[in-house]
Amino acid sequence: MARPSVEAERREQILEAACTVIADVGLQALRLSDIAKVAGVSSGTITYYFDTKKDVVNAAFEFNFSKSLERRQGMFESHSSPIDALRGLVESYLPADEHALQAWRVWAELWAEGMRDETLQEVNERLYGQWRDLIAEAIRAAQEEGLAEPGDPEIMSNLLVGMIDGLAVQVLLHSRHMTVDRMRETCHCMIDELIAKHPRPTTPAMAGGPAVSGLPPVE
Amino acid sequence: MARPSVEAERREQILEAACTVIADVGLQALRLSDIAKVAGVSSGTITYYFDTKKDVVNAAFEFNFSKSLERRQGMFESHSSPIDALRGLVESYLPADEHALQAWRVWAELWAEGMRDETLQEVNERLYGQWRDLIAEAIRAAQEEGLAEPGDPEIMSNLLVGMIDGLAVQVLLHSRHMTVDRMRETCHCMIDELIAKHPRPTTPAMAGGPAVSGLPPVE
Amino acid sequence: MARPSVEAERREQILEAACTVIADVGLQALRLSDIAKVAGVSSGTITYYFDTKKDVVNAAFEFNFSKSLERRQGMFESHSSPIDALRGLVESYLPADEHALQAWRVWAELWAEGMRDETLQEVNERLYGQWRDLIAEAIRAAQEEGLAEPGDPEIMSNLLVGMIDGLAVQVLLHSRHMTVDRMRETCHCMIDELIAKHPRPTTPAMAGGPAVSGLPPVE
Amino acid sequence: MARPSVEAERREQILEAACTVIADVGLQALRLSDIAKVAGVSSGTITYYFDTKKDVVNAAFEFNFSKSLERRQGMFESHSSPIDALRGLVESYLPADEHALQAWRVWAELWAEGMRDETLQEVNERLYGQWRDLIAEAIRAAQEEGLAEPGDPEIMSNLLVGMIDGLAVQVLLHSRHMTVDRMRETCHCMIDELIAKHPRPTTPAMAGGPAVSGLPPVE
DNA sequence: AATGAATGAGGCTTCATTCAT
DNA sequence: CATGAATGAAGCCTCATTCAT
Repeated sequence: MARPSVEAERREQILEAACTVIADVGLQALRLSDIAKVAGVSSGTITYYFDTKKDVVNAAFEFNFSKSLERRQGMFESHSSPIDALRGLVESYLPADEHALQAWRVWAELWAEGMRDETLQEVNERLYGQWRDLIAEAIRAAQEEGLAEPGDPEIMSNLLVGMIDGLAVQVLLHSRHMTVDRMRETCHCMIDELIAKHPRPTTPAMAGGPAVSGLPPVE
Repeated sequence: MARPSVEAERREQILEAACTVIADVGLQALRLSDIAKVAGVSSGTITYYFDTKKDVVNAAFEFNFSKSLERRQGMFESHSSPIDALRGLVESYLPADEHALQAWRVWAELWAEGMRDETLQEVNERLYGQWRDLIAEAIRAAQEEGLAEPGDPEIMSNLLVGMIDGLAVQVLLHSRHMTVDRMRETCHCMIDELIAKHPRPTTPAMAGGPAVSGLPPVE
Repeated sequence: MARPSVEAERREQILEAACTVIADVGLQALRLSDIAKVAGVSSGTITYYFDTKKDVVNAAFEFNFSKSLERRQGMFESHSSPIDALRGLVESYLPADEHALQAWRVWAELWAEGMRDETLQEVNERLYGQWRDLIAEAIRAAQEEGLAEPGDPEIMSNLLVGMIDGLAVQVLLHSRHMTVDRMRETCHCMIDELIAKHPRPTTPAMAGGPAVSGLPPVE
Repeated sequence: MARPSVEAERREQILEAACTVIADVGLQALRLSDIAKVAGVSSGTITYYFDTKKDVVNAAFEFNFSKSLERRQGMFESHSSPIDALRGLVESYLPADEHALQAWRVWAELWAEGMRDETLQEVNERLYGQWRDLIAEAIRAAQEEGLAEPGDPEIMSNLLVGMIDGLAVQVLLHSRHMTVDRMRETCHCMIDELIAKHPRPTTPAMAGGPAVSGLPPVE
């Protein structure tokens, strides 16, 4: 009496729990028994579905990011302009709500662990690449509609995505200097300055500028 | 006649070793006995100078970053123009040589650990703030000499430093997309586009652009 | 079909071993690995059933004394007179055979440890109280049959039990002055003098005395 | 420039500290460094005066008890009657003030440790014997003045001293049943009943009794 | 005579993994 | 399929002891 989907379902249940626990206590303090508890299964079940702890962790990393990407896929259609879609993408990635926070925490753990783990490097290369491409695609679409400055969309994407990652780290560390609100505005600022089409100034005095400005002061 | 500063010396010796080991095997796999071996002392000596493993690790994080900052302090004078100084700062922070790589790896470990450790968050806030200020200072100096675009130096600093961190993570993960060379050029690109003064174009066709461009293709 | 009471059985097995080892080498030198060896389980099994070493030790103390008491429960019925029952109780408590010796040694360790441990003080209060009550009950029964002198049975019990403990300590320390035989006779002497009904002397000259006497010389 | 007494003085200083710490934290948790701190010397000094920890402990036990005995020596003269002297001895041994409590605690630690240590058994045999003899001597003196019942003073001493030890243990364990006040009265009760001369009753009805009675109820 | 920096053996505890049921 | 009892390797930490000064 094989219920073929039981296995897949169980796996997902375990990986979901793994992500929760990783986000919660970190890879350092992660115990399989914690995952078991959160997943509502016995510790033996974990190793029934995954050979080693490392396997669980790696699968959880993959699971975490592919789920994040999935959520982004339909995002394009729901925006009127490609620039708005870009801003929407960025907004959805901010470590603002619990959902995004957990995903970010897991991702940050992957970064630390991935420095010495080729498998995780592969995961990063593959899934992170998709995320970067998503951004690049949005930029390219905007350029095609004449809403974005010219320039290599891939480079622009690197600039933006790199910055998002760096700022997110500071938010995750509860930096008083870099709150999530400040991060949001900083991201929009970069889109304004580097990506979105600059309205041509009419008076020479304003030509080329005024550049970066206008964020509210910290705190 | 007391041995004058055996203690301070020994502490530094241990912390140096700790950074080496953290960069090498990660916080996860860090064993005090490894640090002891690298430091050339007994394992007991470690806990003679630091109460717990956590204390060693926290002190090592602090040590790692304050040493990095120290190395940057004299960097201003050695450059002819503030923009060059800025580029020099960025260059010195690239995860290019073994020295910088180790510092980056340790720093990345702090990020992961710091998400749940207030003490490390303090370290980040304090030392990372100094690094951001260093960059902001360089930008301000360039603005005063008319070499940089106007705009809030702090925001500009956040844009640049954030991006550096984000790109560095990818380099540390051996991303095929983001090598250290690509990172360098991406950083210079951002300085060109956002910070350094744009030579005013003579022909309207070129006005405001051409923006991001010119990096060699990946791989 | 769950293994029915593996847990209870295993616990008892471990506590039995713990008592043996405590009696053998003392609390001071007690190692969990020794208990494991005697119990025939792995060291991990110990901490699987008991969170900490302290938990094992406390449970062992409780186990040791409640088992001792259990053995005494049926003792009443097997004696013709309450005074004989009392003497039987005392006899069974002498540190004479290996069984009683082990129980005494464990108990003596509890005394030392209990001076600073409230949990053990509770154990002592509860179980030691039962033992004292057992004696008081025997005295009361004897009084009711007119075989014992009048007087508060609880005080009499304190006198007797206190003395038993004090003398036992000397026996446990292998005092040449206080052997187990001497202890036995000293206990009977106290029962004779203070508890058992004194046959009324016929001649006034002997009235009330001669009291304590008649033990063989030491050694 | 030898100050010959420095050594003796230092030793005593260390032993005094050792007794304090043993009484305070127990033999189990005793660290030489604690003794050093209390004695106001370096940890090295301890092992300069004593080869091993065991040596310190054994010497401390001896020191503890011989000092207790010393304090008792002059006690005989200060009492008008030998029975009062006996009661005075008992009173001075009650674990009532801080001084006596510390001595008792150390002594109780010796009991636990002494079960497996011949050296400590010797200390017990020798010093405990002196204490028992002191009591026996007081009883003998009382008998000679016709104030005590006849009977072997040594046995009487065993009865009394044994009971004191047993009751003291309960007091040290903070038994709610056996407080120091209750212990005092129980001791006097035993002296009344077994040792002090009973006033001959005038009426036959009272002959031989009333025995043990009259203590206030517990708590 | 005294110090205290340094050692390293040893034990408790954690926890991934195994496996009988 | 799933369990959870049992294992045992491994590491942090404690602390008596040593020894250069």
